[in-house]
Amino acid sequence: MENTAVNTKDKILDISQDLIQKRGFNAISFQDIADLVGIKKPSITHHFASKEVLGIAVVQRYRETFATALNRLTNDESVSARDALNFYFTPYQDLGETGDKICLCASLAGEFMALPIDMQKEVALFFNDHLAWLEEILVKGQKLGEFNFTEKPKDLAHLFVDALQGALIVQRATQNFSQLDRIIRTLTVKLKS
Amino acid sequence: MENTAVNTKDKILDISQDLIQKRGFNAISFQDIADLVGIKKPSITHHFASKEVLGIAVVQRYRETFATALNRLTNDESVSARDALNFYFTPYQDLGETGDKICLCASLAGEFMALPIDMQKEVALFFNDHLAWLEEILVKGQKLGEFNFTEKPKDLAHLFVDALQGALIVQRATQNFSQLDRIIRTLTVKLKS
DNA sequence: ACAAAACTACCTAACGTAAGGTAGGTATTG
DNA sequence: CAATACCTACCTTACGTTAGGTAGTTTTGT
Repeated sequence: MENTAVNTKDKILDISQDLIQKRGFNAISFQDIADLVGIKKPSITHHFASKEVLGIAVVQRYRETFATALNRLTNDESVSARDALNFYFTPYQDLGETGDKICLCASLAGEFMALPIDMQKEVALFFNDHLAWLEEILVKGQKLGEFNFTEKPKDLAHLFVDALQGALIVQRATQNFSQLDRIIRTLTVKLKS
Repeated sequence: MENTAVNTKDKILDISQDLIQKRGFNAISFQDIADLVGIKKPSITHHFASKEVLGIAVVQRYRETFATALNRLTNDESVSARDALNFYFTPYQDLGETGDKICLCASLAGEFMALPIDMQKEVALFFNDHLAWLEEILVKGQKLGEFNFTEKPKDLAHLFVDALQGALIVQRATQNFSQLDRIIRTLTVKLKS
């Protein structure tokens, strides 16, 4: 999904996303991006009119990639709720293994008030997408007898998103890289049927 | 604890902390701080030699304020584990009610890789302090029969910190301000004895 | 007791650097 | 030959920081 871009525009998107996940939106510059892409700074504006436009494109693509993947899981009748949930964890686990990256939208949410409004909107949509999807999966799993829990599905969905996002942030800061796996185990144990 | 500073140095610390909690460290400038304090930009360097030094002072004070308050709770025999835990939630609830502020260290952890090393160290200490304190309180509460849970205390401590920090971040982005209360309820229900 | 010295808390002015962005030119390619 | 994908050169603005100065207060020496 990354570093496989063939054209410059996608390379810019990939590298921008990578840098934001590491350092945040306000701490990166066109110069940083250009250096890594292998072009000169003003060439970025040829593909993206402004930093804000680039930022919006990065979040939009990120959100839509997730939305597509998650929708595919809910529409596929052959995928169990438990499998869908396990699949949901994999991007977080991949991020955890990098050691220096967190979820793009968590990074942006950390500097939320310093973001252009259109980026804020995309970040909000991302979280709402995930909350709604998780709630749906939990309800489905409960109905089919795959999960057994007493909490309200919406409450559990919030717990999942908040704990996963928080775990990535905290584990990067503390350099204790067993935290995400620990959280995933703690969360899933509650669903034992 | 805030806006009550009498001298300029503390005012700078207060306002810097407030701005970082809203916008992050890299998105604020000496100009922003000076305007709110009511002094000129270069006067800040009279009190803090550089932006890095100021940043370190802000996190250090934040971390120590928490450490002192938390240690007082564990040392006071008359405070039950449940009361101590409820007291632990209040700063998060206060932040949640602002609508535009998150935990200082969550904000800094979001842009962790773009932070001076000495600030990184302080942020790491903050989270480790909290994880250790929570684990201690959970063990104590379990021993005294106040709490009843099956998870390992360390696992629950991680869940608490990650979920609380995550909740503040996500709820500010989604503008759904019932999320923190929801998480606190979901977390504490698990401790029913 | 009191003047000299030193320190504190600001100020104005300006520096060098880097930011995002613009203008206009030059290859390359369908 | 026109569009695309870059480039060089440059602009404006803002950044953190430095230099040097000025009041007012505090400390010190005699």
